[in-house]
Amino acid sequence: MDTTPRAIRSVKGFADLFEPWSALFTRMEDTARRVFGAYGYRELRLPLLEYADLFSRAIGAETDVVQKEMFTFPDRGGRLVTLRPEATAGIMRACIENGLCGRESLSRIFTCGPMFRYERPQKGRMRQFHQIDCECLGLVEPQADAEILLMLLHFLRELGIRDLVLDLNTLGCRLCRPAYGRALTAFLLTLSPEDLCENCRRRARTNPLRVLDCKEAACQALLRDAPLLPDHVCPDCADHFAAVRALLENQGVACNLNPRLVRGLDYYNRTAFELISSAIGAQGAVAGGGRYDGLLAQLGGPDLPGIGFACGMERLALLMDEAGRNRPDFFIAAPRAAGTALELAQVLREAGLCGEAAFSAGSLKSQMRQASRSRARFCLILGEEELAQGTVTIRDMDKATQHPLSRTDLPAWAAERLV
RNA sequence: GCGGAUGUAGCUCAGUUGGCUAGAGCACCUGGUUGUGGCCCAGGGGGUCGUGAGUUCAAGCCUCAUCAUUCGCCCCA
Repeated sequence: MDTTPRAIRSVKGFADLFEPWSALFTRMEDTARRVFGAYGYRELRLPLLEYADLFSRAIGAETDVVQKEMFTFPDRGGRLVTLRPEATAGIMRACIENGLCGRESLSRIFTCGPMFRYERPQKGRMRQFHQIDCECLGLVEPQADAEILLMLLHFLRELGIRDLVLDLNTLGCRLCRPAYGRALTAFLLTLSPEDLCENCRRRARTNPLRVLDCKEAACQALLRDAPLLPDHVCPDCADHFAAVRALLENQGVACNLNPRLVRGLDYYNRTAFELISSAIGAQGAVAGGGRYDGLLAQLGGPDLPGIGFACGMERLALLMDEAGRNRPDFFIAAPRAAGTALELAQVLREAGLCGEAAFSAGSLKSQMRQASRSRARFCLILGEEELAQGTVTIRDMDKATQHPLSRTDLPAWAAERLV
């Protein structure tokens, strides 16, 4: 009987993010704090776990996310809790609970961290994934829509990400969308069901709006004359949409008016947008968001409007250049003097340099190889002679020159390197 | 939830119609040379071929199952 323990593995869809991922994530978060901070956004750190009904109420009980993608389970007290599948609902809850959205106040908030959805993993889609999320509460004005989009584009520019397409649409409001839904359904009934693809036949009943963005060429041909949202929204929504477009155009933002853009979360209305990359596989939506007037009230808060977006950090990372790793200042090779190597390394670090010392047994040659691999600028050599004389040999790894140095002079040497 | 592909060394992969001790490159270790690292040379360690069963004289290769990974669909960031 084999008693060898099997190696334990990570949970499916949950990834370990080593470098370069971790470094790219840090850069994204730092950039977010700086750029969003310039627009008045404050950071909020949210819990990962919420009561399950927050999401069914906010996202919509009929959505795919709520129906089949949430990690929901009873806690030890028997209450249903959910690992958050998105951030907006939690931000709304936090603002209401802490009185941050009083009638006259305006809140601009961002957060970042892991989200959880039980989906089949593929490129650009993990079960634990990470988002940066911004929400602006309290402004109905189209300037708010334009500003948050400008901020998002600013942020991406700072990360060096270009060549994204901005899709823009209006989804109407709670007053005009039902009428549009009826018009679309009526149109779909005029088509013969056999001509639509299997997915669309189902969607025509369950979620007619979704039929609009089917990728099948045959379906798209049939839908050429379908009623479209921008032509059917109420005058208020139409004015709002026109104003947003004009503001973006004034700022030189090119966008692709996509009357078939629909979003899968029920709380969106009016402005909806997506930023899409064609360079990272099938899951090309890098950021998405829109307006959600009415959501706060629906969750028991004040009747304030809101607009926000989320961007997927893994997907952004796929578009970023890997940051070159910082080159260490030193490496200490000390084949028979690990203890001294440790001491000297501490001296150098406290003087402000970075680097490492070889502790493991190994020939000078193999430790020099390590020094070379570490890409350190200088190798400090502690061989037999140096140990006997209380010195250290400092070798410039690029120029292949070296000179001896008294150990007591190390702090001064380190200080020179800092300049 | 549905479909396709793939699991052979730490990594990237070869492995012909099943046939002796399973290979390469890179990486790693030891040594030589270089004034103590990079280049070069010599040597070396490391794989129960994802797992389990079946067919066969013989399975890395064929069959079935199972697990895992991956790319798509769906949906979303």
